[in-house]
Amino acid sequence: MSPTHAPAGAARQGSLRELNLALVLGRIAAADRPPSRADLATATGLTRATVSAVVEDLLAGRLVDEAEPAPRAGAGRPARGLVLADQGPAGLGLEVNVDYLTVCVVDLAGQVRHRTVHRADLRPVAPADALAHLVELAGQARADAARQGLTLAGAALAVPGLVDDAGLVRLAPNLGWRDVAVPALLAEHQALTKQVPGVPALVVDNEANLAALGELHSRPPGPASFLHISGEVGIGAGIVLDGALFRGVRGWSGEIGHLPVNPQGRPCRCGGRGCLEQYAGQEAIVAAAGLARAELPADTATARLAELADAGDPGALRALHDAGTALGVAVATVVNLLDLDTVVLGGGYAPLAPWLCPPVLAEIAGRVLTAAWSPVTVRPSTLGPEAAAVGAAGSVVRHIVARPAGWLSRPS
Amino acid sequence: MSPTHAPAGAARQGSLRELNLALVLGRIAAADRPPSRADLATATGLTRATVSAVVEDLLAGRLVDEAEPAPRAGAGRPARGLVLADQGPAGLGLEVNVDYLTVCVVDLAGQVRHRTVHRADLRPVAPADALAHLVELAGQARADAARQGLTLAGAALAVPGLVDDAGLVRLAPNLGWRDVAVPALLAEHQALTKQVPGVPALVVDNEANLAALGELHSRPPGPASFLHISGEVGIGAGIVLDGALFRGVRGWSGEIGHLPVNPQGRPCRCGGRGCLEQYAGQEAIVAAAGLARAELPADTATARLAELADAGDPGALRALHDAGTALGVAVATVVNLLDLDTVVLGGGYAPLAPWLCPPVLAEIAGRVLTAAWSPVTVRPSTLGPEAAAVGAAGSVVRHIVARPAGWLSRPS
DNA sequence: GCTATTTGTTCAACGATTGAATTATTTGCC
DNA sequence: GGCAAATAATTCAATCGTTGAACAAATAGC
Repeated sequence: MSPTHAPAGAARQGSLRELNLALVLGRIAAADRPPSRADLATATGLTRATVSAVVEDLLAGRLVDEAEPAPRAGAGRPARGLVLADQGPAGLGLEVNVDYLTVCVVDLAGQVRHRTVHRADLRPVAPADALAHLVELAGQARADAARQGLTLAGAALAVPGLVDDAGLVRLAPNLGWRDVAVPALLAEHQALTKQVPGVPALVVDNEANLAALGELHSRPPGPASFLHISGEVGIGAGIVLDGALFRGVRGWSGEIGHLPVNPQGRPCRCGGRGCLEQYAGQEAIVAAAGLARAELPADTATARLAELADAGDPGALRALHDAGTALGVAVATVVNLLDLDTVVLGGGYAPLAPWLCPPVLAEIAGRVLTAAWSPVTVRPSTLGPEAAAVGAAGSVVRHIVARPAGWLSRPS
Repeated sequence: MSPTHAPAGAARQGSLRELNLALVLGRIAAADRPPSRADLATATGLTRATVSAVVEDLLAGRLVDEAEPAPRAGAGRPARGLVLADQGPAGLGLEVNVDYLTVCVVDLAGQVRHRTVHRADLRPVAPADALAHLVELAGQARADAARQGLTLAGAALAVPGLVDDAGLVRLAPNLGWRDVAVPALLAEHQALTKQVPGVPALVVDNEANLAALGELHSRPPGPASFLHISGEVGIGAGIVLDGALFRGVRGWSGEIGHLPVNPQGRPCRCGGRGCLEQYAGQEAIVAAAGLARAELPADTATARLAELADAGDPGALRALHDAGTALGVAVATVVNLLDLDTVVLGGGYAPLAPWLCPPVLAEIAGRVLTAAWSPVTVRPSTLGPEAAAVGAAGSVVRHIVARPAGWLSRPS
């Protein structure tokens, strides 16, 4: 109850307007119907006069539009609904993963306005070439966005690995990347890296983190605190606490793939023993189900597994049950530690959720002391496999919605 | 980097002053020498005029005093140093644990101004009687505080168990408490429960959480994010993230004692198997070292262990090494998950740290993927065994320092 | 066509910060 | 001892943003 909550900086007069711009815009973004100025006044506690002034700024800055077909009321002057501009700034989301490249554009309201998925095995491709291909796709996305009246304000890139503050990919084991300086490789592509005032520079982040952000901002909005597990070739987790992604001291939180599920178990290439990845990683499940990995392109492995399980194949069912149990041990650990009430299975786990959830819930019931008093929900992700790219793009527009003053005050 | 950070409420004009009061007071609290108004102006970015006005409010509210012996400078009018008032509001910290009761008083600056420890086995004592005894000690503490010119503004109680928002102790296994409604039992003691404006009502919280808060606010200040492990009869952890205690969705985070260290291992009374408590709990260590529990009062068990280990007793050394290894597995899990760079061993672990740290560090090195790039520090707590009570009292005064406007505007 | 009702805007007043000018107090130097 | 330089703190008019009340706009119901 007592977060020290050190005020970041001096509160000057302009801070008031900054705060209220964010407050009002946030309300508009969160509302499910276009609110009127009067609605906003009662919702925020501000005066109608203040709300009018703030909304005027937002309209002038093209972050908000007035919805022409006024929502009907009983009597009195009809209200004019306010909605997030659909011609305003948008975010560009990029993802490099083991077997695909994704580019997408998300507008202020969180709608996906453009999406490209390019399937290819990226492991044999040099990082620079992969990024060059991504830049090409981004160019098409930019053109498509412009056609729709959108301005790309910033971009974020999701990578299945550990990224430091400077955008250096320290290690992406399943992709075979090590110490790849993404910003340097993209330096020549001004369109991606040029610094726009009011928006963070090109953000490079872990795929699992950005997928969790995507889930957080999906409609209907997820809970304020949850664990999002991305079951790709590796297993990563994004931790959302109180509506904010928790990145850890260096940005490397969520390395759930190497939680010890069985400390004396199989050795893992990370150096530990009995890591979760050895029991619930995609390759481990596929192998346990008796499918030869060679005959299956990575992107169809989970689909094939789901098919087999659906048909009642005992090998697949057993493999999924065992994987779910291992996953459940790890999830129980996290829930014990962080007291979360929601766990989202994303990435490759989403289609397998019907078979993974029961054993995960069983382990939680047996291992979590507090589960008796309040239940833990385990559910599949609502976003598709492009969750990370959508989350990346969404993080850009969310930044603008959370701090509209920065965007409004840009020179332009 | 994009915490949605929804502004709590409307920013009215008064909010400016509230924010700046907190900003300036926070600076005064964090400074290591009494800063002048001019120092504060440059440090905060506010004008000297504003700082003067803000400081005037703080002086009038008796939260801050001018330090008479002005700190010397080169030339020019001498500055008047500002310090937290040592006659102002103070916090009362209470703790009920398995084998002691503690009461302490902490002033605005975080100094412990009163301390009482009453050793007794509380397990056979009814909760109401234990609390009655605590209230008696609190009365003495209040009198002592008054003698020193301090006003007790609020109180917090640490309990070794799970506490819900309403102060109901759902389960304190090692104390034998279940569903103890602390606020109801204390209702007649107005002095503890009366609501003071600007200060939270009597807070009841987990002992491990409050001990972590104590460590966070100790001098020199701890890091902004760390894990604090309280190794009492049970094992609890307090998780501090970005300078704030993370309590979880229901306030039950940090249940590290039941992390599975060996999923197929010894059954635990929690229902799981191979829980950390079975390998690194105080009773487990004592038993492994070959000490009969019966002949040792609980509070001397760790001291005796440290003695034996110091003397080179092979049984004690092996027991501590094994416990440290189990603890290391759990700590590695947490570090992988949250990417923390500091782990503090508190409670009964503090005196055993010389023998526990090496195996803990070894497990971290082997199991934490990112340990190679940046090291994890494991160190004993700087506070004594009363960390939880001090943290409890400190949480009260911290609340005032973080939101001085509430305290200043109380009717008085 | 009139009234009640609700929305949105206008405007004087107020509170808080700002920046410059002013006052206060000491050191250093002649 | 006296004077200039330097630093600290306060005073005051100006400015910015919010407030509250009054006012204008637009609709439903009678």
